[in-house]
Amino acid sequence: MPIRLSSLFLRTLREDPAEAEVESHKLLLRAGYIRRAAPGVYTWLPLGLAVKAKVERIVREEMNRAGAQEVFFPALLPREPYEQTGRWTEYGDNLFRLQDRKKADYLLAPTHEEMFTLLVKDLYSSYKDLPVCLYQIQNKYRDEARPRAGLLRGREFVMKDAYSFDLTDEGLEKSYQAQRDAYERIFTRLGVDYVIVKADAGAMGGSASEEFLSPSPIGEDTFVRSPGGYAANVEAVKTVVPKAMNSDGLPAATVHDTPNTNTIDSLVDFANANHGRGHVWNAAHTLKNVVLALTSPEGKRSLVVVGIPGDREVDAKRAEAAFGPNDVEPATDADFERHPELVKGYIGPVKNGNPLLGLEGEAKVRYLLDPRVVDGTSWISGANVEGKHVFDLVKGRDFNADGIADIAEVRAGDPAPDGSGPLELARGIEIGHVFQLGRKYAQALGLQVLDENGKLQTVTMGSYGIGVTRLVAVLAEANRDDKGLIWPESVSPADVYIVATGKDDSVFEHAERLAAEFEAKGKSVILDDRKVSPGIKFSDAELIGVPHIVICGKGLENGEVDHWNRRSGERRALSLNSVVAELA
RNA sequence: CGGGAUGUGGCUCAACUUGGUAGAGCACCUGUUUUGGGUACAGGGGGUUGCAGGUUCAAAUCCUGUCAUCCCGACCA
Repeated sequence: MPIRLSSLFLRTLREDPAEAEVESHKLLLRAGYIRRAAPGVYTWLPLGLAVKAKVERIVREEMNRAGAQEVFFPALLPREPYEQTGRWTEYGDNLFRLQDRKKADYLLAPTHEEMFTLLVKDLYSSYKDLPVCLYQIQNKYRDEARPRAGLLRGREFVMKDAYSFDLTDEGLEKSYQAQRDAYERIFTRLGVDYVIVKADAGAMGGSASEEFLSPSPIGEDTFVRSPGGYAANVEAVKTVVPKAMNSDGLPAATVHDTPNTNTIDSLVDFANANHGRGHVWNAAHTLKNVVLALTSPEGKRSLVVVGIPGDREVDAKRAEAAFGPNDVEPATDADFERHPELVKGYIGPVKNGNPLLGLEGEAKVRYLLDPRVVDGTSWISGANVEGKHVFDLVKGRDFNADGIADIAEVRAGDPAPDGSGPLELARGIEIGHVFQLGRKYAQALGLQVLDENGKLQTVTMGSYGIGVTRLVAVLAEANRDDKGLIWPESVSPADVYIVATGKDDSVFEHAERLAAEFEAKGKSVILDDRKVSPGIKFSDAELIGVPHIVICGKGLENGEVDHWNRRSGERRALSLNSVVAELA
């Protein structure tokens, strides 16, 4: 049966709803695909549900093809398994928690690692059972501090989550590759533009980790790519380390008075005004020492100083990734009070020729350096005295550090780590994530199987996610014009959209007959059989965005209908007899 | 959690500065009209102005409190 607009539960809106900011969000609301039920929580209307179902079907087909098996978990889960993995507390405010009538704690699943792990543990106990890969396509719940852009970042959302279980690392590698391949097929079939970037495995404690990002100016993730094909999340970019240089013949380190130079800009200005050397000093000649406070998961606070070239800032995300699982924040006034030897604005590695920073130094504070600060490089840095800086301070000759911290910002033009050219920065929306979880959850929940030798082995896991509802938003964002949506054929709510226009009943009869013929060929049809003016019908057709529109009206006199390509805008007359064959 | 903005029929907004008892467009209902680009006309239904308190003869409007939503940031498998 065709979907008839005369009876479809649909009301298109002429104006943009005030609640929406992002184009895809506005259009999905205006075209009657979704309605907001609560912040970050959406109701799916018939058209939206049709698109969501198309996306899910493609994901399901490719998961099955990759040998994964579908299961379905409750969304409402007891506290205990999450207690065992520590996530009842780790998840913090992002977890929707509730209690039953007996005051027992429950949660709405933000993800299902624990349940997958326990399910396999429940039923399997031999290496012969492995490998196995299970998946789900379900609603997830996260109490996001700030839901964004409609479906893009909701508090209730649909994810496909898959988990692989293997005995060996090689097995995991194979399972990972199978999922990664499936992801490429899925996104290709959906017609989504994507890049695969190296990601920081970070908090989840895994090893290999890659994200699938769909490039978009409204994306929340920043990634880099090079002309030679390198791509990575900014958190994962490794700075190219320059060759160490010979310090022979470099001038000796000298302390100079540099009054009122507690910022890099003022220091550079002062150096150029008072210590000209036939070249212009700039921020890159200075070594900025940033004091950070780390807070461990147990709540222990410690300071670390990071020396980076003065023309760069610390990237908070890279710092979090580098120092995880610690929390990172700039040192506070209270921190400085506890370390009077750190003179704000004039911090440097040495004081009076002796180490100040570093575990061996006077301040006994861990000191880490940006990878660019290699032996033989010469710097202007603080002298640890108000109003004084050291010039010609040479790494390796005059100072050293406890290690490296690669947390400075990545900039457009920086070289790619693999030598494939200068990096460019871009924004993307994370639509998929694959990574090798390893044994963390299996360990925490005791998932072990017997190997050939009858010995217990902890299983190793992979985790693979796709944001299904987010994909609907990504597809809408990427496929639209100023008139409305333009769905790719793979996810369109219908294959053909028939507009019947004319006052004579015969046009509606012809349209109905056409619809039946299309459906007989396996094509789904939306039929605009409303008794409204043609302008309304055309605007709604554009708004709703089915890629193939058939106009059944005036041309009937000559036995013709028009095929209107929504994407190209092109219209061409086709004979009534050939249109079905042409489009089917 | 920090900063900003906004709450008025289903939707988009006006009236608030300068208090006088709520209005337009869209949507909806009825009739006529129109039928390849949101047709025209006439009539109609629908709002305790987020909530609570206060000031006042009188509050959408002024004051206090509160709740909610949106945006930026922080946060974020």
